[in-house]
Amino acid sequence: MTDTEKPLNFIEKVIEEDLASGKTKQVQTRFPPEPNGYLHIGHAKSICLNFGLAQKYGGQCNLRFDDTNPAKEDVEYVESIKEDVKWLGFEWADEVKFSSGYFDQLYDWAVHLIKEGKAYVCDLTQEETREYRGTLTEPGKNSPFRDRSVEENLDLFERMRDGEFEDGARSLRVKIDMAHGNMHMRDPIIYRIKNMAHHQTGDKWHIYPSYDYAHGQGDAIEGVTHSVCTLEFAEHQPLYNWFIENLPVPAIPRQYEFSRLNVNYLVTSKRKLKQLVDENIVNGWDDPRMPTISGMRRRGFTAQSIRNFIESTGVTRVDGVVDMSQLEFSIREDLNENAPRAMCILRPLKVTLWNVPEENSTDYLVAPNHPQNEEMGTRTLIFDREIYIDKEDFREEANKKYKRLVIGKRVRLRNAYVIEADEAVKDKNGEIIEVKARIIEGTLGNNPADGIKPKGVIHWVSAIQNVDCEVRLYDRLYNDVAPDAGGKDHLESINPNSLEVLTGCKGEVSLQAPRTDIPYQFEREGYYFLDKDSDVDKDLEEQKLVFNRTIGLRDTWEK
RNA sequence: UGGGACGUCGCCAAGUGGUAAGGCUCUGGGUUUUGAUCUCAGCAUUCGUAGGUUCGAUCCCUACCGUCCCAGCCA
Repeated sequence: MTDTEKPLNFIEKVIEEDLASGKTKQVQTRFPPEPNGYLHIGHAKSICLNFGLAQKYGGQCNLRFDDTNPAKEDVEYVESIKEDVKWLGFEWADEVKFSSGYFDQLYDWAVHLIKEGKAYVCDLTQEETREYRGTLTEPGKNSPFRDRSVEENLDLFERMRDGEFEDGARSLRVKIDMAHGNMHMRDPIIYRIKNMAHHQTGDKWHIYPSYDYAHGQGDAIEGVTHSVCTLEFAEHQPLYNWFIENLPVPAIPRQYEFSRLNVNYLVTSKRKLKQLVDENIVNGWDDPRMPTISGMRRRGFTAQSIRNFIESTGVTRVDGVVDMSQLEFSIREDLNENAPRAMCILRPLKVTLWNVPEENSTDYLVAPNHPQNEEMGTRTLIFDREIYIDKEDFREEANKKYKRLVIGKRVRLRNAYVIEADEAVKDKNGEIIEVKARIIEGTLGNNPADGIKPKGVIHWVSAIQNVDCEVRLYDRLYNDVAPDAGGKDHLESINPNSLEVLTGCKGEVSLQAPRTDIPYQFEREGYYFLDKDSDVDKDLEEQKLVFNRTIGLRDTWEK
C-alpha cells in the first residue's frame, strides 16, 4: 500500500535469516520474569518483544516464571504478572511454565556434570569465595576443593540435596577457568543451599539452582529458539552457551540482548519501586503515579497505547533514555481517537443567566460524544438558569490573549449558547463567588445575529442537575529528570505535589453511570478514568465517583 | 594500563562505499463550538574526535575520547 514499511530491528533480521536458512523451523520465545515484584513499563518492552516476535513469525511465546530464588518470591507476584500480561493483550502458549518445574531435570544434569568431572562441591564460605574469585583486573585462585573426587562430590551433593548442611555451608560449582576475563566464567556457583520452602515446590528442596544454571536449560527444555533478554545479561552468554554445550540438552537456544527501556523522570527498578510502596510514598503497587503496568492501567493508560509506545521506541543495543513526551504522545493519540467526551467542572464557579426565565428553566440539549466520529453517538445535556464554569475561565478583565469569559465580553458555552458576562458577585473577602451573565438569544448552533462573535469556547455544567465527583490530578513523581542516575537516591527528588485531590467537582449528568473500560475526555481538561475507589452501585445520593487524570490535553497556550 | 558492549538532530531511530528515512519535542501558518484534534511549513552540508584507504566514507582501517555493564551462594 505504502512504500514506508517499518524497518526490521536486529532481532527480526536474525530470525528472518534463521527462518530462511532453515535453522529455525518455528519461532519459540519466552517472557521469563522472576515473581518478585510487579511488572513495570520496562517489562512491557520485553513482553511486547517476546510475544510480538512469536506473533509476527507464526510461533509461540511461553510465560515462564524464573523462580529459582524462593527467598525473594511470592505467589502474589505470579498472579499479578499473569494478569498484567493478559491485560497487555498477549496469550502465552499452553500452561504457564516455571523454572521450578525443571528442578528434577536440572538436578540430574548437575549429577551429569559431576560425573564428567566438570562440577564440584565447594566448602568455601561466601567471603572466601569472593576472595578466591579475584577482581576485575586480577585473576582468581582455584578453590582448594576443586579437585575432589567424583565419588566425594556425588556424595556431598546428594547430602546437600537432602538438607544435611546449613545454608551457605557448601555450593556446587562448575569447573571452568578462575583466570577468565569474564567474571562469570570463574567457576560459577550453580547450586546453593537454602533450607527454605518454595512457593511452588514446597519443602521438597534444600538446594536451589542459580539463574545461570537454570535459564538456558529451561530455554532448551521448552525448545526456545531465540532467547531474548536485556543487555546486562550479555556477560552471561558465554556461560549460557557453556551449559548448552556441556549438557545433553534437547535443543540449542541462542541468546540475544537488547537495551532495556529507560524513560526520563521514571524509575524502573523493582527494588526502588518496592521502596516507594513499603515507605508509603505511594499507595501501593497500583498507585496511578507508579510506572507499573497495574498503576498505569489504574491511571487510564490503555494497553494499546502502551504497545504503541513500546513499538515507537525501537529495539537496539544502544543505552538511551526515551523522553516522557513520547509516552504522553502515545496515550493522547489513542484517547483522542477513542475516548468519549464529557464536561466536568473541576473548580466550580456559579454563573447565573439572569435572562433565562426562572420557571421551567431546564432545557435539554444534544451533544456528540466525539467531535470527529459520529458513530460514537450523542448524549443529552441539561441546561439551566444556573450553571457552573471553571474558576479559571472567568476574569473581570483581561487582555485579548484571554479567550474566555470576561465582563462585558462574550464566550460560547460548549454545545450550547453564547453568553455575555455582566457582573461579578464577591464575598466579604473580595473573592468572586458568582457571575451574573445573560445568554444571547438564537445562538444555539448559530453565531450571534449582531455579528459579534465570541472569541472562545468554555465548558459548563448545570448547577441544578449534575454529578458530584472527586478528581485526582497527578504530576510527575520525581522532580529530577533522572531520579536514580549516577547512584543518586531517588527518594531525594520525590515531588511532594505529585497528587492533588479535588473534591466537589461537578460532572455532567451522563457521568452518573460512567464507563469503566476507557477514560473520558473531559473537554478542555484532559483524559479522566474512573478509579477503583469509586462506588457506583449505591443510590445516587450515596454513590462516590473518583476520576484519575490520565493525562492533560496538549496545551500550547502561552500564558 | 582486565573483559564485554555502545556512540547518526534536544529525545527515540532508519540507513549505506555514491552524497543523511521516520516518529516525538520545538517553531511558524491554516481550519476549528475543545487554546484539543486535523492540516501545511520549518528544523543534521552532517553521522563522538583525529588521521588513513578510496574518484568518493556516516558506512572500511588505525588511534584516541566518551558512556554503559561485570568482582551476589540476586535475576
